[in-house]
Amino acid sequence: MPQIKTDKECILKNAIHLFKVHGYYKTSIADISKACGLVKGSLYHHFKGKQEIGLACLKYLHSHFNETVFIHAYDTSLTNKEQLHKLASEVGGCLWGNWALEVINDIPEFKLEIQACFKSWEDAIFSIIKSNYAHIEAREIAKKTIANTQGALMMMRLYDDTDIFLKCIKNTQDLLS
Amino acid sequence: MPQIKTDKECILKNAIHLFKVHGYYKTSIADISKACGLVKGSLYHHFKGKQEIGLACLKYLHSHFNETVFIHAYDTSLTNKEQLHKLASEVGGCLWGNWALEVINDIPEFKLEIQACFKSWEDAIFSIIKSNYAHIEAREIAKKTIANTQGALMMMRLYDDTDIFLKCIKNTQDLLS
Amino acid sequence: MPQIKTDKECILKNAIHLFKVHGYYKTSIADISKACGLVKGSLYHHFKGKQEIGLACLKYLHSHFNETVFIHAYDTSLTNKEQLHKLASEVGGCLWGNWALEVINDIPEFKLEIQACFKSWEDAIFSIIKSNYAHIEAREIAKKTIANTQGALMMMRLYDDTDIFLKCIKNTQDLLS
Amino acid sequence: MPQIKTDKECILKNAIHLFKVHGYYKTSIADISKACGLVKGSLYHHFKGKQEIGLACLKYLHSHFNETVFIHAYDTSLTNKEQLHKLASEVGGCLWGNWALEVINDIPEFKLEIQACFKSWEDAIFSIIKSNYAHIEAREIAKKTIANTQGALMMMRLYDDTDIFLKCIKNTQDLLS
DNA sequence: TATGAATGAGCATTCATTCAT
DNA sequence: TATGAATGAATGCTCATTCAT
Repeated sequence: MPQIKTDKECILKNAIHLFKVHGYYKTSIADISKACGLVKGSLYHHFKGKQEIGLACLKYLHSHFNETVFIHAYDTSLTNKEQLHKLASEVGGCLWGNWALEVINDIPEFKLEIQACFKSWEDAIFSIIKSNYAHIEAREIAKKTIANTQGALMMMRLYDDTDIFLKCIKNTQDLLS
Repeated sequence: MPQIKTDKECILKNAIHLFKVHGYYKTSIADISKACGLVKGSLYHHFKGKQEIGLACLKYLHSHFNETVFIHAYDTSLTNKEQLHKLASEVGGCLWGNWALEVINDIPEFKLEIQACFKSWEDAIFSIIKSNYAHIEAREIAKKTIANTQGALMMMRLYDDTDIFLKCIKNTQDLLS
Repeated sequence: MPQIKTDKECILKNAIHLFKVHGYYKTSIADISKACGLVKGSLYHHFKGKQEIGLACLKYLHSHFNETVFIHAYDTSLTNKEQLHKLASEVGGCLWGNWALEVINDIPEFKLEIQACFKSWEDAIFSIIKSNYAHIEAREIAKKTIANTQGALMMMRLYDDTDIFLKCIKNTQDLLS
Repeated sequence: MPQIKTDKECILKNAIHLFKVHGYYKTSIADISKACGLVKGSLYHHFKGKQEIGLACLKYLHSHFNETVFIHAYDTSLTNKEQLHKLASEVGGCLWGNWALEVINDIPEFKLEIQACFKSWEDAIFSIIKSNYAHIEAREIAKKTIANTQGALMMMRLYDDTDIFLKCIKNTQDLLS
């Protein structure tokens, strides 16, 4: 694996963490650089600018979730209930929701990528539950599940309490019972 | 009502609108002033600073929702179903969720006020449904309803589509059917 | 005269001096501010940005030359020779030539304004000599006179020697002898 | 001719072109490198820094003009008029004038080299016309010719019009008629 | 010789805040 | 109360230069 990829990945991981904690605007290039042990200007060897970093974070998270979470939905060695359980329990901590609301009206590229992330998520849920529901209903349930999960994540962060999120997961699992 | 109060209210209304569209950090004092037909420095005759404006917005919204929305929960001239319907259908457009995620780790005062807002909302729902559910269950349902609504609002903004929010309202109303 | 105009004029005078000595790119906003006894950011109360300052300098010089130098060309109390003498001897130190070459390919607005400056100059010379030459010839002579003067100013700066510029003035005056 | 010389020459040619179009400060090391198909840091194997590149450009142009243009002045197989014609018509596009004005007060080494360039040019003209004029007068005419040519080149660039430059060449040729 | 990551200084610009008028 | 000039810190970004590989 080339050095450059590791570096970019390191930057993205630090950036993602900072964006998650402080949001997009409150996280400065200097903050990200410092977290990487770099000087402000050095980041620009890896990314053209802040917006590119932000977009790269979203794409990184998207493919990361595709490869490590949503993939369970297509793992035929699991039962549908197991698939849904894995999906629900590993989806916490995504920052799409945050960004969805913070930059939604100012950076269209982010908006589109966030929509794409949610689409992958929705497709995964749909794939799991489609045999238990009518096509249209399954779609709507998938959408609603994501919305409910985002709401629960919001509350989890607001109250520093995982309880409501755990209950949400449980509700999701009940979709197949 | 004195002139000053109207001015403050005008400022808050403009600020709330801008915060809702662009978020807290992306909205500058200059933006708010301009929207009020004022000059940047003039805002400081009404508020000590940006943080005070932000907090005042939250408090303004809180009492506004208390007086015009949550109050329905205690209106004995309505049936429970009517109460719930009014509550659910008028709660759209609150910006607490946005702020919850954007400033949650940086401005504790905001966090507390946002929690207070949600508490009033929760109490209102609880009050409506408490006769239909066990005490603890009613609390949890109230919390979940708010979370789901926030998630639906997020999706509504992300997709510029009210559909999922309307479905969420419907689900809420079904709590009493 | 309002305070603001004096301020703007002061800034422009300082900026013009710095631009003349160090050129457009080598002169920073910080340099201009310091020369005005201001802090870097304060300049932005008076001008939107560096480019606006640059353009304002050109426009200021243009009207300044119009009012104090080119105007002699239309002063009927002077003979043509006197008009030409005044014009030629007071035109030194303009910085249009510098900018013409430095920013010509990068800032079109500057290019247009510089052309306008030269046009006013050309019109002034043309007005003075038009009775001594055929129309077309007078135009060409005016153009050539400006070009020669710019060349002489360049040499004056390069050699820190006014001699060649003085000789150029003399040549110009001979247009009417 | 060794590889290294070609490389240096290639770099200089690209640098000269960029300096001519965008000026010294607006042309970055990265721009020059990219034009050469190199990476920014690689240029430093050939030159110590930007200033050395700039000076090398001037020296390169100086010797280039010496060898291909000014040399005509000393070509005894040509008549004086032919010599002057060749000189005048091939001198376009030199960038000394640009730099003269842009860096004159900031980089003394450039100033000296530019003066040297003009001196070679002046000597060439002087050599051609010295038999037609008194010694001192010939010197002055040579100086003036260069100044006029620089002025004409400035106008040519400002108006994207070669007309005034062509007329200037014609005037120069008339020195010997 | 070539690369590309790293640096540190600098730049134009923004912004929340202050304050004299 | 309103203004608008001023401030100082911070922001995103550029650039010439260095250096290990």
